[in-house]
Amino acid sequence: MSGEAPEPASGFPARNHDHLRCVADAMADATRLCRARCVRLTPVRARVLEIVWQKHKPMGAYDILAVLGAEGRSAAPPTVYRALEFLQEQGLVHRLSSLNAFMGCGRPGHPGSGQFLICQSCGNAAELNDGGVERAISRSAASQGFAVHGHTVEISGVCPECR
Amino acid sequence: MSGEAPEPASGFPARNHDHLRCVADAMADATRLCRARCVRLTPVRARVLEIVWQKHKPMGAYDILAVLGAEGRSAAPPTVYRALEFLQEQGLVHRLSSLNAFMGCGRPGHPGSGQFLICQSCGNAAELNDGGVERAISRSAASQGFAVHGHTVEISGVCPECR
DNA sequence: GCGCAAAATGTTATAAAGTAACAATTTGCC
DNA sequence: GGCAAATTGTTACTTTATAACATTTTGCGC
Repeated sequence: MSGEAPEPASGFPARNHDHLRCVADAMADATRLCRARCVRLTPVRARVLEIVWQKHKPMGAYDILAVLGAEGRSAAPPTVYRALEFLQEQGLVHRLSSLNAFMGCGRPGHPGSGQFLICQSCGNAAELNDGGVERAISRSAASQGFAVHGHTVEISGVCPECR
Repeated sequence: MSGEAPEPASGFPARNHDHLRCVADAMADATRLCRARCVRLTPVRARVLEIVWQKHKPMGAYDILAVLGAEGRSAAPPTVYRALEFLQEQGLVHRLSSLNAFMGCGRPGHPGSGQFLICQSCGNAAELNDGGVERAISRSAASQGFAVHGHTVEISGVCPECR
Protein backbone atom coordinates (compact mmCIF):
# COMPACT_ATOMS: atom_id res chain seq x y z
CA MET A 1 0.00 0.00 0.00
CA SER A 2 1.18 3.49 -0.70
CA GLY A 3 0.80 5.28 2.60
CA GLU A 4 -2.84 6.21 2.85
CA ALA A 5 -4.47 6.03 -0.57
CA PRO A 6 -7.73 7.46 0.72
CA GLU A 7 -9.51 7.58 -2.60
CA PRO A 8 -8.81 4.82 -5.04
CA ALA A 9 -7.44 6.15 -8.30
CA SER A 10 -9.16 9.51 -8.26
CA GLY A 11 -8.13 12.75 -9.85
CA PHE A 12 -5.62 13.63 -12.49
CA PRO A 13 -2.17 12.08 -12.30
CA ALA A 14 0.67 14.35 -11.30
CA ARG A 15 2.83 15.55 -14.23
CA ASN A 16 5.80 13.41 -13.24
CA HIS A 17 4.19 10.45 -11.63
CA ASP A 18 5.67 7.01 -12.07
CA HIS A 19 3.57 5.88 -14.95
CA LEU A 20 5.25 2.53 -15.34
CA ARG A 21 3.94 1.88 -11.91
CA CYS A 22 0.40 2.76 -13.02
CA VAL A 23 0.62 0.23 -15.79
CA ALA A 24 2.24 -2.43 -13.68
CA ASP A 25 -0.35 -2.01 -10.95
CA ALA A 26 -3.19 -2.14 -13.43
CA MET A 27 -1.84 -5.33 -14.96
CA ALA A 28 -1.29 -6.91 -11.57
CA ASP A 29 -4.80 -5.99 -10.46
CA ALA A 30 -6.23 -7.39 -13.65
CA THR A 31 -4.31 -10.63 -13.34
CA ARG A 32 -5.39 -11.12 -9.77
CA LEU A 33 -8.99 -10.24 -10.49
CA CYS A 34 -9.28 -12.53 -13.49
CA ARG A 35 -7.73 -15.39 -11.64
CA ALA A 36 -10.13 -14.89 -8.75
CA ARG A 37 -13.06 -14.90 -11.14
CA CYS A 38 -11.82 -17.83 -13.19
CA VAL A 39 -11.89 -15.84 -16.41
CA ARG A 40 -9.00 -15.76 -18.81
CA LEU A 41 -6.81 -12.75 -19.28
CA THR A 42 -5.35 -14.03 -22.54
CA PRO A 43 -2.33 -12.46 -24.24
CA VAL A 44 -4.43 -10.35 -26.62
CA ARG A 45 -6.64 -9.14 -23.81
CA ALA A 46 -3.68 -8.38 -21.60
CA ARG A 47 -1.93 -6.53 -24.38
CA VAL A 48 -5.02 -4.45 -25.17
CA LEU A 49 -5.35 -3.56 -21.51
CA GLU A 50 -1.71 -2.54 -21.43
CA ILE A 51 -2.12 -0.38 -24.50
CA VAL A 52 -5.17 1.31 -23.04
CA TRP A 53 -3.11 2.12 -19.97
CA GLN A 54 -0.27 3.60 -22.04
CA LYS A 55 -1.57 7.07 -21.29
CA HIS A 56 -4.17 8.62 -19.06
CA LYS A 57 -5.91 9.59 -22.20
CA PRO A 58 -8.89 7.78 -23.64
CA MET A 59 -7.92 5.85 -26.73
CA GLY A 60 -9.97 4.94 -29.77
CA ALA A 61 -10.43 1.32 -30.75
CA TYR A 62 -8.68 1.93 -34.04
CA ASP A 63 -5.71 3.51 -32.30
CA ILE A 64 -5.35 0.37 -30.25
CA LEU A 65 -5.69 -1.62 -33.42
CA ALA A 66 -2.88 0.36 -35.01
CA VAL A 67 -0.57 -0.42 -32.10
CA LEU A 68 -1.34 -4.11 -32.32
CA GLY A 69 -0.82 -4.00 -36.04
CA ALA A 70 2.54 -2.28 -35.66
CA GLU A 71 3.61 -5.11 -33.40
CA GLY A 72 3.07 -7.60 -36.14
CA ARG A 73 0.06 -9.25 -34.60
CA SER A 74 -2.59 -10.12 -37.06
CA ALA A 75 -5.26 -7.68 -36.04
CA ALA A 76 -8.63 -6.64 -37.33
CA PRO A 77 -11.36 -4.57 -35.66
CA PRO A 78 -13.14 -7.53 -34.04
CA THR A 79 -9.93 -8.48 -32.25
CA VAL A 80 -9.88 -5.18 -30.46
CA TYR A 81 -13.58 -4.86 -29.88
CA ARG A 82 -13.78 -8.34 -28.43
CA ALA A 83 -10.92 -7.71 -26.06
CA LEU A 84 -12.46 -4.40 -25.03
CA GLU A 85 -15.83 -6.05 -24.48
CA PHE A 86 -14.25 -8.59 -22.18
CA LEU A 87 -12.31 -5.93 -20.30
CA GLN A 88 -15.42 -3.82 -19.87
CA GLU A 89 -17.39 -6.77 -18.54
CA GLN A 90 -14.68 -7.36 -15.99
CA GLY A 91 -14.64 -3.72 -15.02
CA LEU A 92 -11.08 -3.19 -16.21
CA VAL A 93 -11.83 -0.68 -18.92
CA HIS A 94 -14.37 2.09 -19.38
CA ARG A 95 -15.89 3.35 -22.56
CA LEU A 96 -16.40 7.10 -22.79
CA SER A 97 -19.31 7.48 -25.10
CA SER A 98 -18.86 11.19 -25.63
CA LEU A 99 -15.46 10.40 -27.19
CA ASN A 100 -15.99 6.93 -28.59
CA ALA A 101 -12.88 6.00 -26.69
CA PHE A 102 -11.67 3.73 -23.96
CA MET A 103 -9.58 4.14 -20.85
CA GLY A 104 -8.32 1.97 -18.03
CA CYS A 105 -10.54 1.65 -15.02
CA GLY A 106 -9.07 3.23 -11.92
CA ARG A 107 -11.04 0.98 -9.62
CA PRO A 108 -10.85 -2.40 -11.26
CA GLY A 109 -13.77 -4.72 -10.96
CA HIS A 110 -16.55 -2.16 -10.71
CA PRO A 111 -18.03 -1.94 -14.17
CA GLY A 112 -20.49 0.66 -15.28
CA SER A 113 -19.89 3.26 -12.65
CA GLY A 114 -17.74 6.29 -12.16
CA GLN A 115 -17.66 9.84 -13.41
CA PHE A 116 -15.13 11.16 -15.85
CA LEU A 117 -13.41 14.49 -16.10
CA ILE A 118 -12.14 15.03 -19.62
CA CYS A 119 -9.65 17.79 -20.34
CA GLN A 120 -10.32 19.50 -23.64
CA SER A 121 -6.80 20.87 -23.67
CA CYS A 122 -4.50 17.91 -23.04
CA GLY A 123 -6.96 15.11 -23.66
CA ASN A 124 -6.29 13.43 -20.34
CA ALA A 125 -9.18 12.05 -18.39
CA ALA A 126 -9.64 11.26 -14.74
CA GLU A 127 -12.06 8.88 -13.18
CA LEU A 128 -13.89 9.82 -10.06
CA ASN A 129 -16.15 7.82 -7.84
CA ASP A 130 -17.92 10.58 -6.05
CA GLY A 131 -20.57 9.47 -3.62
CA GLY A 132 -22.26 12.84 -3.76
CA VAL A 133 -22.79 12.62 -7.48
CA GLU A 134 -23.98 9.03 -7.26
CA ARG A 135 -26.45 9.92 -4.55
CA ALA A 136 -27.76 12.98 -6.36
CA ILE A 137 -28.40 10.86 -9.44
CA SER A 138 -30.12 8.10 -7.49
CA ARG A 139 -32.29 10.59 -5.71
CA SER A 140 -33.16 12.39 -8.89
CA ALA A 141 -34.08 9.19 -10.70
CA ALA A 142 -36.05 7.92 -7.73
CA SER A 143 -38.10 11.11 -7.68
CA GLN A 144 -39.27 10.20 -11.18
CA GLY A 145 -40.00 6.58 -10.30
CA PHE A 146 -37.15 5.50 -12.52
CA ALA A 147 -35.12 2.36 -11.75
CA VAL A 148 -31.46 3.00 -12.47
CA HIS A 149 -29.37 0.30 -14.11
CA GLY A 150 -26.34 2.31 -15.04
CA HIS A 151 -25.19 5.75 -15.91
CA THR A 152 -22.79 7.76 -17.94
CA VAL A 153 -21.33 10.92 -16.45
CA GLU A 154 -18.75 12.65 -18.60
CA ILE A 155 -17.65 16.13 -17.72
CA SER A 156 -15.62 18.12 -20.15
CA GLY A 157 -13.52 21.11 -19.26
CA VAL A 158 -9.95 21.98 -18.37
CA CYS A 159 -7.79 20.06 -15.93
CA PRO A 160 -5.69 21.66 -13.19
CA GLU A 161 -2.46 21.16 -15.15
CA CYS A 162 -3.77 23.00 -18.17
CA ARG A 163 -5.16 25.98 -16.37
CA MET B 1 -45.87 23.04 -5.19
CA SER B 2 -47.59 21.34 -8.10
CA GLY B 3 -50.12 23.97 -8.89
CA GLU B 4 -48.76 25.22 -12.17
CA ALA B 5 -45.88 23.63 -14.00
CA PRO B 6 -43.26 23.83 -11.24
CA GLU B 7 -40.54 22.06 -13.16
CA PRO B 8 -40.20 22.78 -16.84
CA ALA B 9 -40.61 19.68 -18.98
CA SER B 10 -39.38 17.16 -16.48
CA GLY B 11 -40.20 13.50 -16.16
CA PHE B 12 -41.74 10.97 -18.48
CA PRO B 13 -44.86 11.91 -20.37
CA ALA B 14 -48.09 10.24 -19.29
CA ARG B 15 -49.19 7.36 -21.55
CA ASN B 16 -52.10 9.27 -22.99
CA HIS B 17 -50.88 12.80 -22.96
CA ASP B 18 -51.76 15.14 -25.79
CA HIS B 19 -48.69 14.67 -27.88
CA LEU B 20 -49.81 16.94 -30.68
CA ARG B 21 -49.68 19.62 -28.06
CA CYS B 22 -46.08 18.68 -27.19
CA VAL B 23 -45.08 19.09 -30.81
CA ALA B 24 -47.06 22.27 -31.33
CA ASP B 25 -45.60 23.81 -28.19
CA ALA B 26 -42.08 22.84 -29.17
CA MET B 27 -42.50 24.37 -32.60
CA ALA B 28 -44.01 27.53 -31.18
CA ASP B 29 -41.19 27.86 -28.65
CA ALA B 30 -38.64 27.33 -31.37
CA THR B 31 -40.20 29.87 -33.65
CA ARG B 32 -40.35 32.47 -30.92
CA LEU B 33 -36.83 31.77 -29.75
CA CYS B 34 -35.31 31.94 -33.21
CA ARG B 35 -37.11 35.13 -34.02
CA ALA B 36 -35.89 36.68 -30.77
CA ARG B 37 -32.34 35.68 -31.58
CA CYS B 38 -32.50 36.70 -35.20
CA VAL B 39 -31.53 33.28 -36.44
CA ARG B 40 -33.42 31.47 -39.15
CA LEU B 41 -35.62 28.49 -38.48
CA THR B 42 -35.75 27.48 -42.12
CA PRO B 43 -38.16 24.85 -43.48
CA VAL B 44 -35.58 22.04 -43.32
CA ARG B 45 -34.61 22.94 -39.79
CA ALA B 46 -38.20 23.23 -38.70
CA ARG B 47 -39.08 19.92 -40.28
CA VAL B 48 -36.15 18.17 -38.62
CA LEU B 49 -37.17 19.59 -35.28
CA GLU B 50 -40.71 18.37 -35.83
CA ILE B 51 -39.49 14.90 -36.72
CA VAL B 52 -37.32 14.76 -33.64
CA TRP B 53 -40.37 15.62 -31.57
CA GLN B 54 -42.48 12.90 -33.20
CA LYS B 55 -41.87 10.66 -30.19
CA HIS B 56 -40.34 11.05 -26.77
CA LYS B 57 -37.75 8.65 -27.96
CA PRO B 58 -34.29 9.64 -29.08
CA MET B 59 -33.95 9.29 -32.82
CA GLY B 60 -30.89 8.52 -34.93
CA ALA B 61 -29.77 10.94 -37.60
CA TYR B 62 -30.33 8.33 -40.26
CA ASP B 63 -33.86 7.70 -39.06
CA ILE B 64 -34.57 11.39 -39.47
CA LEU B 65 -32.97 11.21 -42.87
CA ALA B 66 -35.25 8.33 -43.83
CA VAL B 67 -38.32 10.35 -42.91
CA LEU B 68 -37.16 13.31 -44.95
CA GLY B 69 -36.39 11.00 -47.84
CA ALA B 70 -39.84 9.42 -47.68
CA GLU B 71 -41.32 12.88 -47.99
CA GLY B 72 -39.62 13.38 -51.29
CA ARG B 73 -37.18 15.98 -50.11
CA SER B 74 -33.77 15.59 -51.54
CA ALA B 75 -31.85 14.54 -48.49
CA ALA B 76 -28.37 13.36 -47.71
CA PRO B 77 -26.61 12.99 -44.36
CA PRO B 78 -25.22 16.53 -44.29
CA THR B 79 -28.73 17.94 -44.57
CA VAL B 80 -29.73 16.30 -41.34
CA TYR B 81 -26.47 16.84 -39.49
CA ARG B 82 -26.46 20.50 -40.36
CA ALA B 83 -29.98 21.00 -39.19
CA LEU B 84 -29.24 19.12 -36.00
CA GLU B 85 -26.12 21.18 -35.43
CA PHE B 86 -28.12 24.37 -35.72
CA LEU B 87 -30.84 23.06 -33.43
CA GLN B 88 -28.29 21.98 -30.85
CA GLU B 89 -26.60 25.37 -30.92
CA GLN B 90 -29.93 27.00 -30.26
CA GLY B 91 -30.68 24.60 -27.44
CA LEU B 92 -33.65 23.06 -29.21
CA VAL B 93 -32.29 19.55 -29.51
CA HIS B 94 -30.01 17.37 -27.41
CA ARG B 95 -27.65 14.69 -28.53
CA LEU B 96 -27.48 11.59 -26.35
CA SER B 97 -24.01 10.27 -26.90
CA SER B 98 -24.65 6.92 -25.28
CA LEU B 99 -27.22 6.26 -28.01
CA ASN B 100 -25.89 8.30 -30.90
CA ALA B 101 -29.34 9.79 -31.06
CA PHE B 102 -31.16 13.07 -30.73
CA MET B 103 -34.20 14.28 -28.88
CA GLY B 104 -36.13 17.48 -28.48
CA CYS B 105 -35.05 19.75 -25.69
CA GLY B 106 -37.62 20.09 -22.95
CA ARG B 107 -36.32 23.47 -21.89
CA PRO B 108 -35.61 25.25 -25.14
CA GLY B 109 -32.78 27.65 -25.28
CA HIS B 110 -30.52 26.07 -22.69
CA PRO B 111 -27.98 24.09 -24.66
CA GLY B 112 -25.58 21.62 -23.15
CA SER B 113 -27.23 20.95 -19.87
CA GLY B 114 -29.71 18.54 -18.45
CA GLN B 115 -29.73 14.94 -17.37
CA PHE B 116 -31.42 12.16 -19.25
CA LEU B 117 -33.29 9.13 -18.07
CA ILE B 118 -33.36 6.51 -20.79
CA CYS B 119 -35.73 3.57 -20.55
CA GLN B 120 -34.18 0.36 -21.79
CA SER B 121 -37.60 -1.18 -22.19
CA CYS B 122 -39.66 1.30 -24.20
CA GLY B 123 -36.84 3.50 -25.46
CA ASN B 124 -38.42 6.69 -24.20
CA ALA B 125 -36.23 9.28 -22.60
CA ALA B 126 -36.93 12.07 -20.18
CA GLU B 127 -34.96 15.19 -19.61
CA LEU B 128 -34.39 16.45 -16.11
CA ASN B 129 -32.78 19.60 -14.88
CA ASP B 130 -31.99 18.61 -11.37
CA GLY B 131 -30.18 21.22 -9.34
CA GLY B 132 -28.90 18.60 -6.91
CA VAL B 133 -27.16 16.69 -9.65
CA GLU B 134 -25.73 19.84 -11.17
CA ARG B 135 -24.39 20.97 -7.84
CA ALA B 136 -22.92 17.59 -6.99
CA ILE B 137 -21.08 17.58 -10.30
CA SER B 138 -19.79 21.12 -9.88
CA ARG B 139 -18.62 20.38 -6.38
CA SER B 140 -16.95 17.17 -7.42
CA ALA B 141 -15.13 18.80 -10.32
CA ALA B 142 -14.12 21.76 -8.18
CA SER B 143 -12.58 19.43 -5.63
CA GLN B 144 -10.22 18.26 -8.38
CA GLY B 145 -9.42 21.76 -9.56
CA PHE B 146 -11.22 21.06 -12.79
CA ALA B 147 -13.01 23.81 -14.72
CA VAL B 148 -16.28 22.49 -16.10
CA HIS B 149 -17.38 23.50 -19.58
CA GLY B 150 -20.15 21.02 -20.12
CA HIS B 151 -21.34 17.62 -19.14
CA THR B 152 -23.17 14.56 -20.27
CA VAL B 153 -25.37 12.73 -17.79
CA GLU B 154 -27.26 9.79 -19.23
CA ILE B 155 -28.96 7.37 -16.91
CA SER B 156 -30.27 4.11 -18.25
CA GLY B 157 -32.84 1.96 -16.53
CA VAL B 158 -36.57 1.36 -16.54
CA CYS B 159 -39.21 4.06 -16.57
CA PRO B 160 -42.25 4.12 -14.28
CA GLU B 161 -44.57 3.02 -17.11
CA CYS B 162 -42.53 -0.08 -17.86
CA ARG B 163 -42.14 -1.28 -14.33
C1' DG C 1 -1.69 -38.54 -24.84
C1' DC C 2 -6.48 -38.69 -27.35
C1' DG C 3 -10.52 -36.76 -28.55
C1' DC C 4 -14.12 -33.68 -27.90
C1' DA C 5 -16.78 -29.46 -26.73
C1' DA C 6 -16.34 -24.80 -25.53
C1' DA C 7 -13.92 -20.67 -25.71
C1' DA C 8 -11.14 -17.60 -28.04
C1' DT C 9 -9.16 -15.73 -32.14
C1' DG C 10 -8.63 -14.94 -37.24
C1' DT C 11 -10.72 -13.25 -41.44
C1' DT C 12 -13.77 -11.13 -44.64
C1' DA C 13 -17.23 -8.24 -45.48
C1' DT C 14 -20.46 -4.79 -44.31
C1' DA C 15 -23.34 -1.74 -41.41
C1' DA C 16 -23.90 2.59 -38.99
C1' DA C 17 -22.56 7.24 -37.77
C1' DG C 18 -20.45 11.37 -39.11
C1' DT C 19 -17.71 14.80 -42.02
C1' DA C 20 -15.05 17.22 -45.93
C1' DA C 21 -15.26 19.70 -49.98
C1' DC C 22 -17.30 22.09 -53.43
C1' DA C 23 -21.40 23.46 -56.35
C1' DA C 24 -25.89 25.55 -56.57
C1' DT C 25 -29.36 28.14 -54.53
C1' DT C 26 -31.65 31.36 -51.60
C1' DT C 27 -31.70 35.46 -48.69
C1' DG C 28 -30.99 40.08 -46.97
C1' DC C 29 -29.70 44.43 -48.29
C1' DC C 30 -27.92 48.45 -50.75
C1' DG D 1 -30.91 44.53 -60.12
C1' DG D 2 -26.79 43.00 -58.18
C1' DC D 3 -23.73 41.46 -54.71
C1' DA D 4 -22.11 39.03 -50.41
C1' DA D 5 -23.39 35.88 -46.94
C1' DA D 6 -25.99 32.13 -45.46
C1' DT D 7 -28.14 27.99 -46.54
C1' DT D 8 -28.85 23.80 -48.98
C1' DG D 9 -27.61 20.15 -52.50
C1' DT D 10 -24.43 16.66 -53.91
C1' DT D 11 -20.65 13.48 -54.07
C1' DA D 12 -17.37 11.14 -51.89
C1' DC D 13 -15.18 9.58 -47.98
C1' DT D 14 -13.68 8.72 -42.94
C1' DT D 15 -14.46 6.75 -38.59
C1' DT D 16 -16.63 3.54 -35.53
C1' DA D 17 -18.64 -0.84 -34.88
C1' DT D 18 -20.64 -5.48 -35.88
C1' DA D 19 -22.19 -9.87 -38.43
C1' DA D 20 -20.95 -14.21 -39.99
C1' DC D 21 -18.19 -17.92 -40.52
C1' DA D 22 -13.47 -20.36 -40.45
C1' DT D 23 -9.67 -21.69 -37.59
C1' DT D 24 -7.14 -22.35 -33.53
C1' DT D 25 -6.51 -23.00 -28.68
C1' DT D 26 -7.96 -24.64 -24.19
C1' DG D 27 -9.83 -27.44 -20.49
C1' DC D 28 -11.02 -31.87 -19.35
C1' DG D 29 -12.63 -36.63 -19.03
C1' DC D 30 -10.84 -40.74 -20.27
